[in-house]
Amino acid sequence: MAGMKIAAWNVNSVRARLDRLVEWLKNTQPDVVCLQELKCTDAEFPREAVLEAGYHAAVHGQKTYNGVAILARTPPQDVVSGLSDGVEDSHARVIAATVDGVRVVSVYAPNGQQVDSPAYVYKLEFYARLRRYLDTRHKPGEPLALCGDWNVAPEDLDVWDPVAWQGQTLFTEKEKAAWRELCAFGLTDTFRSLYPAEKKFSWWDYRMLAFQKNQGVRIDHVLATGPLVKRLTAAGVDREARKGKQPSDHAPVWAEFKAG
Amino acid sequence: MAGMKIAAWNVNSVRARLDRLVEWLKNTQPDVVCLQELKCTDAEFPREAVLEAGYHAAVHGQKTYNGVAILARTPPQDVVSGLSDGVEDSHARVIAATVDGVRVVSVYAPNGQQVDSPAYVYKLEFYARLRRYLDTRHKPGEPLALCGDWNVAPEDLDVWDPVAWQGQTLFTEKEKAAWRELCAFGLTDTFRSLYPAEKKFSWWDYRMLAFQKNQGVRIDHVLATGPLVKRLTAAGVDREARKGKQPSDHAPVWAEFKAG
DNA sequence: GCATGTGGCG
DNA sequence: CGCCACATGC
Repeated sequence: MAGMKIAAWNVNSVRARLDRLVEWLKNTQPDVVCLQELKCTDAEFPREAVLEAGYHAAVHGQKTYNGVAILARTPPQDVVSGLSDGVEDSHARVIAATVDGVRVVSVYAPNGQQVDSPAYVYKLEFYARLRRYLDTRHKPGEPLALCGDWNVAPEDLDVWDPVAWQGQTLFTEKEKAAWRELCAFGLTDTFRSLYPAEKKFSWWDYRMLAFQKNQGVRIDHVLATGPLVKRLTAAGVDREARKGKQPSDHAPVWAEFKAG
Repeated sequence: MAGMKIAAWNVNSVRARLDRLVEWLKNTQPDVVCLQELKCTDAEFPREAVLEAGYHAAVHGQKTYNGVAILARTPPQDVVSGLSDGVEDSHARVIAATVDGVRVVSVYAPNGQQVDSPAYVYKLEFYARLRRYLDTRHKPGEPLALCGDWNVAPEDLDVWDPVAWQGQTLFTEKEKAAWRELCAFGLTDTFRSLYPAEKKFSWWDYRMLAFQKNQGVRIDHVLATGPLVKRLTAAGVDREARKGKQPSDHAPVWAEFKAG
C-alpha cells in the first residue's frame, strides 16, 4: 500500500449535495471516501460527476433512506454489499471493497431513534451483526478500515455537554458497549488514538444554531486494524465542509496512513 | 412625471425566486415593478432584500396561491388591495398604488383552467369586475397603468401556433372578448401598439422544452391610458430572465414612458 | 432544519 | 417542470 488518506462523510443525500461533494473532492484529494446516506438508488447515483472529479464508485443505494458508497481513485475491487448474514434487512448500510490492498468498509449505523424503541434494538443488533461480519470474514492482522457514521459518541469527550446528553440516543451505555464490543475485534478509533484529549465534533443538528454554537457530537469515525494504525500519521475533522449554504449536517472525518 | 420604466413579472413564488429578482432589479433598474404569483403572505414577503435592492413594496399576499405586489424606488402611495366590490373573493389578485403621479395596478388574472369550468367562469367575471373597478374609480384621461399576468393571448400573433391553441384556455373567444371589453375602458396594449407585427412571448410551459423551442404565448401585458401612451417610447419582453437555472415560467415585460 | 416522497396545480 | 402542501425521518 502507498500512502493513503481515507475519509468518511455522511452527505445527507448525494444528489442534493453533489456540487459540494465534487468541490470537496477537488480541494481535499482523498484517496478513498466512504459516503453515507446517499438517499438514492444505484441508478440515481451521480457516477458521471464523481468520475469527472477523478473517482470510481462502488455503490449500495436505496430509495429515500440510507445508501452507502466507496469512492476511490482506482476502481474498488471485490465489492460486497450488505452484511450477507441471512438476516432479513432492506437497509443499505454496509458496502465493502478493496482499494490498493486495504479492505475498506463504508458503514451507516442505524440512528436508533428513541431508547428501547424497535429502532434502538435494531441498532444494537446491527452492531452485533457487524462484529460477526468481521469475525467471519477478516482477521485483525489484515489492513482493514471501517469508516462511516456510527451514530455513537463513544466517550464524554465526544459530546458537547455530557450532562445534557446523559441517557440520550447516540450516548447510552448500551450503545457504547456495542461500540466497544465491535472495536474489541481489533479496531482503533484513529482520531482518538492520535488525540486522546481533543474535543472535536463531526455532527451538528440543523436546528437551534447548533453548529454556530459548536454544540455537536463526534459520531463519524475511521476505525482501523493494527497494520494500518502502525502507519497512521494524521486524523481530523473537516469542519469547513459543514459551513456555508445547504451543508450536510455532518462534516467529513479522515485519517492518513503512510506507505508501508 | 419623470421618465418611467414600468415592468410586470409573474415570478412564480417570490421567495423561491428572490435571488433572481434582486439580480434582475439591479441589472434592469426599472422604476416600478408589478409582481404576480408571490405565493406568500404579507409577513413572508422578503421586504428587506427588496429594500436593500432599492425598492419599496406594496404587498397583497396570500398563502400558497396568487399574491401581487408593486415595487417602486419611492414608497407607493394610496395603496388599495383587491377590487373592493363587495364580491366574496379570497384571491389576492389586484393591488393598486400611486407612484410618481401614475396610478399603477398590479394584476394577476385567473388562469381559467378548463373551458367552461367554474374557474373559467370566475375568470370572465374577474375581467368584468375589473372593468367596473376602472369605471368606478378612474377616467381614461388619467395616467393609469395596469400591468401583470392577464392569462389571455389577445391575438393570433400572441401564441406560437394559433391552430394548436384554437379553443384552448388563454385563447378562447370569450376570454378575448373579456379582454377587449376591459381595454375598451381606454387602455392600450403598449407592446402591441409599438410593434403591431412582432411575435414575442412572455410565458413558456416548463414542460416539453417549450422555452428552448420558443413555444410560448404572450399573456403578460402593460396596459396604459392615453396620457401615458402619448409618452410611450419603448416596450419589450426580457427573455433573458427566463433562461438559466430555476427560472419563473414567465419573462418580465416592460414599457418605458418619457417625462411629460 | 433540511432532506425525502406523494399529490394538486398550472 | 417546478412550485405549493403535507407526512415522515434524523
